[in-house]
Amino acid sequence: MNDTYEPPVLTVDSVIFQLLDNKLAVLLIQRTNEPFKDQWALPGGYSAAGETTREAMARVLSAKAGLQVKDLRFIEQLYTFDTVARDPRGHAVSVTYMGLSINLKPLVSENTQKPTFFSLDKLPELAYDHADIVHYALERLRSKITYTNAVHAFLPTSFTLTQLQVAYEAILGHSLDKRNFRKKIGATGLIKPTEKYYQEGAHRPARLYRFKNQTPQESVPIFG
Amino acid sequence: MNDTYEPPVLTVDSVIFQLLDNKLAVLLIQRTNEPFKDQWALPGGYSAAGETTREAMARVLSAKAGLQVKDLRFIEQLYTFDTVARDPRGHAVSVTYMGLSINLKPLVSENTQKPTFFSLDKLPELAYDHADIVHYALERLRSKITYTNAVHAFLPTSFTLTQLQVAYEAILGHSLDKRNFRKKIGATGLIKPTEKYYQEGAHRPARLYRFKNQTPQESVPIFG
DNA sequence: ACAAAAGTGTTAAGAATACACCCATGT
DNA sequence: ACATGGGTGTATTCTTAACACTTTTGT
Repeated sequence: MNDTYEPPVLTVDSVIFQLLDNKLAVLLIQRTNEPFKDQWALPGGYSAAGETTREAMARVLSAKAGLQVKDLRFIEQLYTFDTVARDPRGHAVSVTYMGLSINLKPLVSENTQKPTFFSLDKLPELAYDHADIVHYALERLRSKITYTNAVHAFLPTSFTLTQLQVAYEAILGHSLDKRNFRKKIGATGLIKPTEKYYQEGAHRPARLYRFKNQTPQESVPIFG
Repeated sequence: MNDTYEPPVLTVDSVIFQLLDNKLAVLLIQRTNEPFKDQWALPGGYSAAGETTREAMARVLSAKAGLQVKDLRFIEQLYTFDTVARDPRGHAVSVTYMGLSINLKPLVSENTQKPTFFSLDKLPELAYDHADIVHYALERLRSKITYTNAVHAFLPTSFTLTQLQVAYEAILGHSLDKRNFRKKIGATGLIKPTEKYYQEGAHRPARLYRFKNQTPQESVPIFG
């Protein structure tokens, strides 16, 4: 390495998913500056020397969306994009992350950039190559929930089997057979029944279940 | 973004695999500078502004190992590591790539850094967190060959079914049943028979096959 | 004729799919 | 009593896994 070394600009972009109204939704902010001024985009920003890209992601999420990274129940690095010229000053490299959680309430104020969760089937046009990044994240998520306990991030600590199935269906984008679903989810050993029931409406109460682990766990493949 | 922005140091590291002597082997170089002077490491180096990380990878491979990236038959980005302090000057971010090919001959000269292919079961101690990176790459490779045509990168354009099976076994690290292997590989539709045979030794000649596509293709999962 | 690798099919077990009725509750 | 979502089992098809002998060639 010589003394004239100039590193490229490094940025981070986050794809934050949660379920809203039984649909998968992604967090977007509205840009306040050029390029793509006023367009919707993933929350992202610069990563500086002396912080990890995860730390940069935390800082950016807090600044642009008023969300704390500690409220995310699953975080995973996705991919590093470096083909798009995102900054007029030249070549930029963007490390992307996927975050999953429940009950996220982005803070809309004059300090943030109109952070809003959009249902995946009603996405606005996105800045940069962010539509590609969302697509990539969705593929990863779909694949991830078929061999890990990653859905746990979308559900309360205890939940009914119907809630769990609805979560899978929202993410996978198609419906599942109730009996086969219960058979397979039981076979994974990822969840356990509790002694509690959830009563709502004029019908039989539903047994509540929990995930045995909140930390990432592998399992046998489930649900094509 | 303000004027005091300082990007972190950006590096690339490559995990280059090929089969040698029916075993999976990885390319290492011997470091000539501190830190980890004289230790074996993955070929890596700085990525500068104005080049993509792929271009940086090509430059570094050529400089340190005398290999041309156009001779790689499969390249894929793996993961971006940014937790290891690899440079005394501070925090560094490393984008890693996996490359696969056949008949790679690294150039050992005074300009390169003793580039050598090591069988995976005889790896020396590696600098930095490079053992982790190799392990990560191996997992990715094992998974990749079970649902894509990625093995094609390790084989000549036409090959026998036994050669193909030996390649799978070398990568997966365990042996496979010959009849079941042929049944499954046939079912993927990834390969097609040619009219040629390969004669070697005092036994029945083996039919030669080709991959239908050299470009990345998905298929049904094969070979646990 | 023998040695050496190529080639080929069947059976059994397990996994995936399709499918319909009874249960517990509130009104 | 009825409406609503919760809960359960079986039969069929498909997939996987285990396993051994015949074929073609060179010497």
